Amino acid sequence: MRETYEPAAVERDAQDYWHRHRSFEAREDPARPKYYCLSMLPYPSGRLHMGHVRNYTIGDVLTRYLRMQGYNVLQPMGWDAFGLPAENAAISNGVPPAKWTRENIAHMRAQLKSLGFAIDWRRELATCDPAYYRWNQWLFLRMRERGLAYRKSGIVNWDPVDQTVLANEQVIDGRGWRTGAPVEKREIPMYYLAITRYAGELLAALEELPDWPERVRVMQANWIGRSEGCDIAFPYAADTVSAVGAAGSLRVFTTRADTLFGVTFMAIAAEHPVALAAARASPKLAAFVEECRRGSVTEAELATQEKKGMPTGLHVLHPFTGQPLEIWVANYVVMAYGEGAVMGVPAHDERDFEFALATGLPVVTVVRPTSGAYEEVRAPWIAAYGEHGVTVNSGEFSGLGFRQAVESIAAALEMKGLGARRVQFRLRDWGISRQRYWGCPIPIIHCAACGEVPVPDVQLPVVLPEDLVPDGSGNPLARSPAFYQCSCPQCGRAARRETDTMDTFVDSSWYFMRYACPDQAGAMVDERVAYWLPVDQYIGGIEHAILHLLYARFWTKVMRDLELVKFGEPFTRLLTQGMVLNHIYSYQPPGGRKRYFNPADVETRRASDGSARYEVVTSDLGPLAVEHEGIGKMSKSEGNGVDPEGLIERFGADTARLFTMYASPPEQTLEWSDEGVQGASRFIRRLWSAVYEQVAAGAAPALEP
RNA sequence: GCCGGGGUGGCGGAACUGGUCAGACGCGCCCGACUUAAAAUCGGGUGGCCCUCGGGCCGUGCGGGUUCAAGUCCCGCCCCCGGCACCA
Repeated sequence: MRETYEPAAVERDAQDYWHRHRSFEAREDPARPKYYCLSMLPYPSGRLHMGHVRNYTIGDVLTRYLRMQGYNVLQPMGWDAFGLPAENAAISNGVPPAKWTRENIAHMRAQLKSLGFAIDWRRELATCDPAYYRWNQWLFLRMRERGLAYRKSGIVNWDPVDQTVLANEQVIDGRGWRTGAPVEKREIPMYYLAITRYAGELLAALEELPDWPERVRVMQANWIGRSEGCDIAFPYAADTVSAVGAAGSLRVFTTRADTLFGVTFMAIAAEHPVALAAARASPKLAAFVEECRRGSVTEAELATQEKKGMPTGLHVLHPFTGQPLEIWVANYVVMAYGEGAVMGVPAHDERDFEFALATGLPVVTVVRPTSGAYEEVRAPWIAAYGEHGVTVNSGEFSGLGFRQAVESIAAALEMKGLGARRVQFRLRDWGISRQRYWGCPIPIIHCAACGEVPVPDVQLPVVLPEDLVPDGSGNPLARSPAFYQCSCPQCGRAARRETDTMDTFVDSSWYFMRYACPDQAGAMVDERVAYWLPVDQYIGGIEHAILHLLYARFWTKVMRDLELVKFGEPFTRLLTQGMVLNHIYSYQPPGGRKRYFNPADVETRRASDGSARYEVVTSDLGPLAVEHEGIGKMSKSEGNGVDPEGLIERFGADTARLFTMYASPPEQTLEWSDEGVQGASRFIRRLWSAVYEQVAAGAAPALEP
């Protein structure tokens, strides 16, 4: 029997015991209340960081507490194993992403095990395993059968030098990360999932999630962005009819149909068909459309760029007055929202106002603007008529309040067949195609004769070859005949397999269901899912507040409608844990590049007045006085991370776990403190001393959790 | 730019739906006790400025406002963090 506390030995013994006794293996047991405690699965980046330790410790504490309360608790773990970092590692080291990923998983699994979490490791899964991702493919095909998955063109970042599609993250200041070449937009065919069909339900069901943080629900509601408005068709004038080659109308969506008589121009996106038609006739316009193609596709970039536009010389007719309105191509109009066209009402919309000012277009208003400030136009208007005002100079619709004006105008448009009231969502359909290697293959075959043909279910999974090495210039699958050469399942002739892979958010949209039945070879889910799901407590970072959580909610609703599961919301309670912070110390050599030093290497010297100096005693430059920059998120770039492995070796997992739990409430940021770690360590030591005393006195030690 | 969160002593952070006197609690610092000494521990003090030692004035990112009363409500702005649909 030991009499001094040696964390490594104690923890090894305990973990062995738990392993031998299968202490954390969860089995379906209708007699006991179940509890599904889930932490967001990690990306296998290589090493655990403190954020992981904190996340999983929170889940583990809850798991063990509820076990002791008599709940049948499931706490699983898995790996979000597809994604860009593996390709980046391949580019720099020449190692296949599969090898790199699996090695990382092995290392991180060992690190996680050393923390002694009450995880049922039998259920472990990695999203890059064909046994998992075949069901991504299977459900995709089911969605496609119902029109929930479809193909249309989408716009991506294009590196003209590497001839490759770039992720937004790979665009630095409008240039490709590897080539430095100015990024362009390019239109390519992609697969989409029709999440917008569920927009109304995704929004309404937020009300049924009282145990989600309010801010997450607000962010999701704003993201879905329901707005009530009106479709309005502006019939093409003769010039537009001849340019487009057919009669028709320019459709817009607006929430302010009441301002229809203040329209002074029409603005369309550069990718709009009318813009492309007009550009064919005008080299100047073609150049402008080309200019709009420069830069990345992110909303942040589109929203912050200077408003620019150019007239097409084409016109549409006002639906009531018949007055011609010129169509402009404008860089602030987004093709992806609404109809890719807006009616320009400078007096009632700040962006239209700025655009009109920049281009010299007229502003129809009661006040002549002189200063260029929108407030100058808006303020007297609101003062006179209130926020939404009263219609003036609007023909038969003059003198109406907002609601009444919209209703009357919409009714009149409907009579003319030129519009109707409609609900529009900001949410867009989910584009899942990625022109990348390390992801789940999209199970489609392109046949010259039959077109797009789904891979038959019996041929699933379409297995991703694991020996390719991406080099940064395009998708290696598209250069691998062994992968793309195939025969058409319908006509048997030679065909080409789709080489795009799925967005990794697909992988994480349902993994929590598969934990319930990881060994099920014949189906995506089975009756065990009905026992464990929905997840009772989900724990993860706030950075997933919108995309991951919204996609998982959508995917679950689709599975419900396919009668695969009976619930519509996957996560009953949500906890967003705070970040782990540490001090940031830097040294700025004269004329040199700023360097960061890890707080563990910094000594604090306090003067009698309480002021402090900070010093790195042993650096490669000798003793250095460093500057304290404050406290920030642990990050590689600021060199202020704490490696969990070293911490566990020195103090043991219990100290690491105790410190991360007691130093701050789970939702709040956690500030690293070596004194705090020492304190936690002392506490654990005292605890074990007491245990040893009991054992010495003849009591049996309790290792059952 | 848009959406969400935040900004309070040297530091982490309290303060219910506007209501005693902002700064609980903790850390740090200062003074004292114990000690040969130090650490540990215990007791006291600790927002800033001024002071005739009674107290006075200022103070919750900045500038306005509402109110008998504002950290809290309203208007405008600044800064930091997360997200903005191809990072995960």
